[in-house]
Amino acid sequence: MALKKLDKKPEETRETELGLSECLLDRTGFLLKKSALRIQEAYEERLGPLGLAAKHYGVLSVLEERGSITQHEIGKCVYVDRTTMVGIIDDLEKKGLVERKEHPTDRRSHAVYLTAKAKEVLAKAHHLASSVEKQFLECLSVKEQKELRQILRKLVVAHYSSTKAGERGEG
Amino acid sequence: MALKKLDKKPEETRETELGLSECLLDRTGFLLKKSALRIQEAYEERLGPLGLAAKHYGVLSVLEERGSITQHEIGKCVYVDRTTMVGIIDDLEKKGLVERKEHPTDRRSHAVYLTAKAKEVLAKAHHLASSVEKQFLECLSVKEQKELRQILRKLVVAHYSSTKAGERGEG
DNA sequence: CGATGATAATCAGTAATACTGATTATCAGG
DNA sequence: CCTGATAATCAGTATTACTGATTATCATCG
Repeated sequence: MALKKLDKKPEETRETELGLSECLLDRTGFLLKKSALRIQEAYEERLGPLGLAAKHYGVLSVLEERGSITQHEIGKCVYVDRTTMVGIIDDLEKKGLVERKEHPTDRRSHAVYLTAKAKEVLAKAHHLASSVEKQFLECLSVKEQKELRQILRKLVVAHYSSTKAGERGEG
Repeated sequence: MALKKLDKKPEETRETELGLSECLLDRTGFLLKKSALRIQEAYEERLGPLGLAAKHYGVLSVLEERGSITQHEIGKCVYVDRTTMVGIIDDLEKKGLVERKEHPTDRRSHAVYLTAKAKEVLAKAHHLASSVEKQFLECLSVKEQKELRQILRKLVVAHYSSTKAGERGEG
């Protein structure tokens, strides 16, 4: 806490006091990254006791929504690449939450199914996820929360559709 | 592209067609993470030719804004932990963009200074950063862009002030 | 029918990132 | 001067996801 500035005049002091940088707070990139990190942390923390990481929850949710689909399809939904999906499905299989069964029409593929146990776990996980988000967003008005979701959705849809997206996975 | 669903009826088809999952698109956590990843990619891509990664740009910006401060202080501004800062400052020093000088009052600390070269590079980098953001956000109205920034700022300030924040760095 | 090119899952190796913990030098307070 | 805290650093580790190669299978075309 010793020195603050060596050669700058002590003027503007807004959030800067908190150790935040005014110019970075104007960069959507910085803001997105930091808020994404924080909410993910909250997810990990709350889903942890259930034996799930956020990535597992994402995959289970997709399976619940779309029914049994292949690993490749799941990857496209959650934007995780094929090699990473192998590990995630391995994890979930070890936990007894999914099963790889043979695909009815394509023997190269695995049809991934949720187990009964997964359905129970998912119910709890959905609940936790909602509570994480509620808590994380509680500093916003309900209107802002809705706006945020809509705007982000627009961004994500725009940036994960055309392009090379769907081939890749980085998440 | 073979199977879509094995046991779900083919009804809802909105963004799902694009391989996106309806239920995840309702999770702010998922949306934040995916949009953060995409914009960071854009940053890396555009700053790359300048020899900078996004993390370097953040540090340089803070130094420009706050004047010479210690590594620890920089870390608190950009939320990067002390051990990681060592490497970032090493990088920047190698590139001739910053110098570690002795701190006027605390010999444990290093006072980190921008070089003249850094100031030139930063001018270009700011320009590129603005263009990255403009491009990334162009699918939104100007009003939405502003709302997004304000809302995110509120989130970041809320989640990086009290708490244990400032001790940590994950970004 | 048989060859060719594409696709699904997998594995091995690699790179990037950031953490924990220990170390050294230094500070601040009694 | 002794003690506890702090700044920077380093070594080791964990996480994460990538690239590229491999194997099995599919789909097409002649």
